[in-house]
Amino acid sequence: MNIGEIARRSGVSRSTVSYALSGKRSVSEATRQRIQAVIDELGYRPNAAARALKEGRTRTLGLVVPPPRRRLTPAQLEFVAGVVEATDRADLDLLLSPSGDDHDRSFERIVGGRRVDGVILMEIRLDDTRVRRLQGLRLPFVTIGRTARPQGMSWVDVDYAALIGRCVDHLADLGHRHIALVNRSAELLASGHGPAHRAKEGFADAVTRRGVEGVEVGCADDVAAGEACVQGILSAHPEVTAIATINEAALPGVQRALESAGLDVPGRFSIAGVTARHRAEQFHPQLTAADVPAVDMGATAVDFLVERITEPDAPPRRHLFVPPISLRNSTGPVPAPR
Amino acid sequence: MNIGEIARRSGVSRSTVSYALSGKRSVSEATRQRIQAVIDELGYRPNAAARALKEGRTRTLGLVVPPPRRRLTPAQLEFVAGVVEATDRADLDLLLSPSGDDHDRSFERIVGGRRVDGVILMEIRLDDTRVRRLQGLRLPFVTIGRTARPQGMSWVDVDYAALIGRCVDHLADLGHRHIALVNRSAELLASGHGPAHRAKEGFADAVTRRGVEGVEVGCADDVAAGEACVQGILSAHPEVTAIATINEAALPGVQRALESAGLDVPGRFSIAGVTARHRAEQFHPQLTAADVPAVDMGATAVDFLVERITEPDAPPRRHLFVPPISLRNSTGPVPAPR
DNA sequence: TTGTAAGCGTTATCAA
DNA sequence: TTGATAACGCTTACAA
Repeated sequence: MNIGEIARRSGVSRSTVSYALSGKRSVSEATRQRIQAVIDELGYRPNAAARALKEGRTRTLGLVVPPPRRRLTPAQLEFVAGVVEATDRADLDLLLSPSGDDHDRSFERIVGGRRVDGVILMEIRLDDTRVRRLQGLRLPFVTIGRTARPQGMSWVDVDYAALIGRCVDHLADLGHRHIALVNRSAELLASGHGPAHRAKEGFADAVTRRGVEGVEVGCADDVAAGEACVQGILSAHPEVTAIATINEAALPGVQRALESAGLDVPGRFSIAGVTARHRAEQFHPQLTAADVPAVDMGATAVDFLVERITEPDAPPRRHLFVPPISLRNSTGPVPAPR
Repeated sequence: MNIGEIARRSGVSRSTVSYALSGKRSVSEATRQRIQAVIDELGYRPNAAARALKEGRTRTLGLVVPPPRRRLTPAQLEFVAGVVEATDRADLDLLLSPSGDDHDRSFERIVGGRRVDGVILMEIRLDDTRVRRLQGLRLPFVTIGRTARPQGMSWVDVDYAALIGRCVDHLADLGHRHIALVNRSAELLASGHGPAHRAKEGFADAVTRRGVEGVEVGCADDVAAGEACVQGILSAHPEVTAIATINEAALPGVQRALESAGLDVPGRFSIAGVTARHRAEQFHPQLTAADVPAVDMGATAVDFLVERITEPDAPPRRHLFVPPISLRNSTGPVPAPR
């Protein structure tokens, strides 16, 4: 079933069928209807590969996701959801590439084989080899998160530094003088993970600015690590009365550790963070947090990417999201010292 | 950058380059190395669209997912993860199509435009229009879940009827005589949702077989519905001492309702279900449940699909998973009547 | 208003 | 061992 067959059965040339479909040339109403009838009868749809070959574009976007072996965080899931929806709204298709490190086969296939018109990258390192590869190929791309030198690229990101600063401000305003930062893991930090670095910096700045004591601890992205991490803080730094965190995956463990230590939240201990709304609401009690607008961010990334594809010479676009902190029930005044 | 350019620079014909790459014809070691050097230098990769056009296959699978507007359940997420990983292992690409209902634009693009060599469908209805469309197109597909008449098709599924039966058995063995089934929503049931139907049937069978009282209630896929649903059961049927459920998304609400009713689990109330392991372990106390092996199921679906693509005449494959019930801490002997 | 034909980048057949 | 060439299905410039 191809365009030639449709042409034959409608008694016209292939170009007329093509033009009837695209509307790029006027076709008499009579023949247009005849062609349409044949198309409907046979259920014809143009072959995407042939069209891509001829037009030099695939009408497809690529989304590079972290390998799903290790469960994605709620915010990551919402990035994906936002990208999926926005791509669909733009009538484009979406190719998924699970690629953690560089030189991933699937990444190379998609990107080198020109299977997509542009790529959305998430989980960006401060120095990211995939970014450099894409720049070398001159393939349009947008990052969710940003490198250390994001000039000249299109990206969306959350201002982790500012948000962690606001968490510290909020806690300090409530009288807390000893605050711990539960960051992402030390490995991630060492590998140049942007949010981990920027949270660390924002925390250090805020702590000096407010003249309070800060402890920063790394924590892997899982429940057990969260529990162990908080236990560690409580025993090594018993003076700490509040936590600020960007580690979504650890939150259930954090909660568990606080519960088993018998520390009532927010009566005896406070916690504030940066996380997807869903996670904040699942926390017990509900978590005071800056809600990462991840669905919006995914959709915005798609918008930016479409713009880079259709107008390669337009200046790059960027958006740094700074969502407000939603006051919920996990923060309260510092308890009177015993 | 195309094969002609590589040929020119290597001083050979395009066919020689093609054969050097595919190995389908012997090429002298000397020229092979010369060609490879040029390829490496220029970073050439064959254009996927041209290859797809010529070969008549895309090396791409399609995965039709429920629109992510409404958060996917843990089991659905694990299906996707399993499919993503297995597709990657098979060196194939994966095109994502968010399509709930029929006549979805993205579904039609992927399937009608022959963008994929085969399709994996999830959230199957007992009578599913997408399945019929795929059969009409003679496009290979595999379903996660199955229709009312799954003969002649390849599928993987979980035996919800049997598993809910086992939950009832387990609860009845513990002395419970009044058991409620928290099913998926009435709308889903009405629309012919397989698991909802099969859970309902399995529950009805088991309840008669064991001579206990059964109450079946529909419940939407969210926390609030779960809470309301359990409150309804407790007030309308105060004699109920145990719940069996397949509704993952409602579980946090179920837990909340039980807690606020002051019903200790498993001391005063028991609950068993069918859900992803992750969800079972998140429940408090950890949930006695048949753990849906969703990652395996996704991977198996990919295996079946690849087989249907490469050997269209081989008999269809199917696998009905019946995972054992993992005894955790949410079920106990029926409490003595007050 | 419509038709003819070139060309997109591959692979594979037929010749040499 | 290698090269020339047709063909995959489409879009579009050029003719009529």
